[in-house]
Parts: sequence; C-alpha cells; structure tokens
Amino acid sequence: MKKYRDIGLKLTPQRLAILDYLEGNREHPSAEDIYHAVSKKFPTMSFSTVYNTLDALKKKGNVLELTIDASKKRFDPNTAPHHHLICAECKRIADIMNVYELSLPDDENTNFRVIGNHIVFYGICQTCERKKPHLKRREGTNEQP
Amino acid sequence: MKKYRDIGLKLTPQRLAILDYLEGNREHPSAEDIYHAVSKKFPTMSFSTVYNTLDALKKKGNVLELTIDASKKRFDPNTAPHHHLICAECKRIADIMNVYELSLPDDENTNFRVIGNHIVFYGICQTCERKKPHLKRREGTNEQP
DNA sequence: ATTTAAGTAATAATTATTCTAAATTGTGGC
DNA sequence: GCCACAATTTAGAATAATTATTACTTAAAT
Repeated sequence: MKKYRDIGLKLTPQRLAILDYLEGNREHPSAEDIYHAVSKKFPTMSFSTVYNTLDALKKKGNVLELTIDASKKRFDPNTAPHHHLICAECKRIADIMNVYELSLPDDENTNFRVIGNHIVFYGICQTCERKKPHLKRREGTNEQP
Repeated sequence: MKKYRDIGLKLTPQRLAILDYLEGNREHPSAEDIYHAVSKKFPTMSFSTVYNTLDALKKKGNVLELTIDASKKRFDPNTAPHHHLICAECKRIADIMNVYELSLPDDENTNFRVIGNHIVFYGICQTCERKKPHLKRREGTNEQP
C-alpha cells in the first residue's frame, strides 16, 4: 500500500490510524472490524469516517472492496491481483496469490468488455472442520455455484 | 430445476408462483425482483414468503444464492456448476458455462478442505458502454480484485 | 497567519434482510 | 371427502449494514 501522503488524500490522524491498521493486514476486515480496532486508539472515531476513508481509498485504488461474504463488505489493502478462499462456516478469508489464466470464449462473452476477474474458492477451514467433525458435509450451505 | 412436488416441500400457490417465475430465468433476480414479479399475480405476497421460499429452495439445492452484487443477494435457479460475468455499471449478470480447471497449489491451501469455486468476471455490458462512451474507463470502480 | 476546501462525527435515513406472532392452509391418514 | 396439525403465509416490527445530512473542525495552500 502506498504510504500516506503519496496517496493524494488529505492526511488526518484518523486516516493514519486506519491506514496503519490496514497496512499489511491480511484478514479482510469489515468496516466494523476496522471501526473497533481503530476506536481503541481513537475513541472519537465514527463509522462515517471509516466508510468515508474506505471509500476514498477505494477510489484511489488503494483498497479493494470484496463482495464475498454475503453478510457484509470486506476490505483488502492488498491490491495486487489475487483470488480468495473463504470458509463457508466462519467466513474467514485467505488470499490465493496463484495466477490463473482465464480467457473467456467468444461465444460466452455476451458483448461485455471484460476488465477483470476474481475467483472465490469455498471450503471449510481447519478450525471449523474440527468443531463440526462429520456433520454438515453439504446441504444447502452457503454459496458455491 | 426439479418440478414442484419432487422438491419435497409443501406446495402452496405462492411457492408455485415463485417457482414459475424462477423456472428458466437467467436474470439472477434479487428478492425484490421476485417479490415484484410475483406480487402482480399475488397481491398479498409478502417479502417473508419470498425469503422463506428462497431459503427452502436453497437448502434443497434448487437455487443458488449469489454473492456478486455488493448491494444485494441475487438468486440463480441454474444449479449446474457455472460462473458469472457482471457489468460493473448496471450489475447485469450473465452466465458463463465454460468449464475451468482450477486446482489450488498445496502451498496456497491454508488447511482448508476446498469444496468448490466460483469465478466472477467483471466487465461493462454493451448497453452501459454506449451510454458512457469513453468516460469512466477506470478509477475506483466497483470491485475487481 | 488566514483562508478554504476537505474531513470528521453525531445522527438521521435508507435498504436489505431477518424475526415474530397470529391467522391460514396443504397434506397424509382415516 | 374430512380432520388434525404441522408447515406456511402474512403484516409488521426489528436488526444490521450502509449511506446521507449537516454543523463543526482542521490540514494545507496561499
């Protein structure tokens, strides 16, 4: 993530705190996660500021908004192209840095100008696997088209 | 989509209407889309019924819940494994039936038991391309990790 | 130092979704 | 065909995430 000033945004303590929290963070935090973490050092922090800052960073291309977790948006400071692996139980998200060649056959491209792609792998993480041994081996889990 | 009774759910007129609407539908409708469509023939229809029915169908494996559109859930009666192409502007979603081999290198699999995957292609559909010719050729558009 | 555009925060508003409780209705068994 | 009853519907309230509004504050350009 580019450092602070270089991003081209007005520098405020709140933003620094958010940037610091995001820096190197691989947890794909939600707005709430960020709010909670940053509130500790910044009791006056408001949700608006979190959302505003995330929005600004998103527009500048320094944060990605992930639409993987059905219940809320998650944010990713790792803007290098990569994919994700999400636990269907606890929704923990891991990065997949492996590169895939995904070309779209002409007959599939319904006149879209394709600008990118993103793979989501679904799975059960070790922690959840242990908790629910052989239960719930499939049913209408979450997603997984 | 399996027909009605075979699904193993109590058959009600509301459910029939929803199933009929979904049958062969390739628009990836939201709960609201479904509600609006079905309300026409069924003025008493409530949102709860839509959500309940979708949930029941999801559990029975007759509908997939898509987490692609950041603003709402979308539903897909096409349960055959496939991928999607979404317009970053209007959020129209098209199916991609092409099959991709996506194996996860061992060193990437952080101890998850992988159960599936889903590719989302991002693009601009023809309609939106025409509307906003060379404007908005990138910036912090929507997603696209 | 002053100015001012941009940012913050409290709060209200919105939107999607889930929950509740009461009324209604399919369905299997008689 | 009729009954009992669990499953389902419904209206509305409740919740959760996010966006919008607004008055106040501040970073940074002059």
